[in-house]
Amino acid sequence: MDERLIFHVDVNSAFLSWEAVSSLHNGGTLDLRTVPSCVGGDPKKRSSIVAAKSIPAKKYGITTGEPVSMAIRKCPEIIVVPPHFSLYKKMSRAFKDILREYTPVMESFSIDEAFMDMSGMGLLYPDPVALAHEIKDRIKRELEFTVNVGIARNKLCAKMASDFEKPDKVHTLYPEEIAEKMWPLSVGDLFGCGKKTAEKLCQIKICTIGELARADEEVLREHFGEKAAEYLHRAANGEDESPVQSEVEDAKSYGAETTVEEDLTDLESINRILRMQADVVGARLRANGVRSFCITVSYRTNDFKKKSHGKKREEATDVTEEIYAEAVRLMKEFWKGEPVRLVGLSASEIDQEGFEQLSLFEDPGREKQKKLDRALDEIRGKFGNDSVVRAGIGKFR
DNA sequence: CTCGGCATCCTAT
DNA sequence: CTAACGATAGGATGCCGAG
Repeated sequence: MDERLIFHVDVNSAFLSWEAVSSLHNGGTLDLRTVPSCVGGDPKKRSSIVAAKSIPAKKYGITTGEPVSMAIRKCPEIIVVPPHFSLYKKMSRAFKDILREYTPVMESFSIDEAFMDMSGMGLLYPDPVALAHEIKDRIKRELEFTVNVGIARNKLCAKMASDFEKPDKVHTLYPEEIAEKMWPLSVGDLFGCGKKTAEKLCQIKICTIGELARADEEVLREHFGEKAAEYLHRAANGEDESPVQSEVEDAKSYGAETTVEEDLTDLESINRILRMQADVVGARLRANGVRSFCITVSYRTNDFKKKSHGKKREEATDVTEEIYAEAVRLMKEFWKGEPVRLVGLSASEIDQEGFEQLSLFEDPGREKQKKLDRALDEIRGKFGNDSVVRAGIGKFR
């Protein structure tokens, strides 16, 4: 039996929904989801962006990732609430705990998204759509926020399906529905086709996913290279064999970047940032029992160009001091003296050897801790570091 | 020619 | 008036030099 059944579950406006639930629980009377609102940082800071928005806010043309100051321009009455990461962590865990009750094969794709492999459960759950409704409604009943569920024969189509109409909906995207439901969409709606690729495709008159599905693979190869061409063509046809992976994979790099409020113009200031970043990165390496063979520093100039400079090491390290020393050295030989708005440090070429075996039968809580770290990384990945937390304009709590 | 090292680009949440 | 804009990670690609 090779036919799979995959669900993708996506929390609607996750951070904002979670703030709304929390606020109501804390005695608030206004449901943030019913008014123009967003989660974001201090609008006076240049690095403050919209992390999540309500549906009414969307009607004002406010988009995720745009500066909070711009959102206020579009809608002066908008309520901006600061993010609360620990809250999101709790909500995310409760959400995924429910999903795990329905299948052991659940992949945590991000803080607010998960894949479920429901293959071969026809005896237990004969009707996938009814089951998806049950899961969705149970989350709404018990956790008080809504989700979308996408149902398909693979992860790609399940993910595409969950992105159809929102909120609080169940959609299917079975093979026989691909032409009708997916092909009319513009190429930019295809998972994996970002802004640049969509623009290039449009230029060569491939504007819809359907046109991409029937495009000449040779032409695609010329424009996008072998891998991207194959991916795009297969994806447009709804083809994807990637498995739902319930284990958390080991990270391939650990990094930190900081956007500063005022441009940095001297090496001492830049080094102060690197010092803090080396601390964080080193701690994370040690917490995961791994070492890095390659330290890379980077910086962003005022024209928004980012440059990076790294070097392979003779020996892997997890020592803060060594990481810092290496970073300072690299930055010194690399920085040309331009004003800098962002500084980054990353550790890659991760060496897993040495400590891994011990942990297998030593510390049973280790795997849990790792998962927690990954969850934290996901949160950071979605909305920056805690500098933004402190920047809140404090309408709530 | 292939491979490793390095820098940059693109995409995702 | 416009443009304004984060943090983190993974993968692909192109270039260059060594063997």
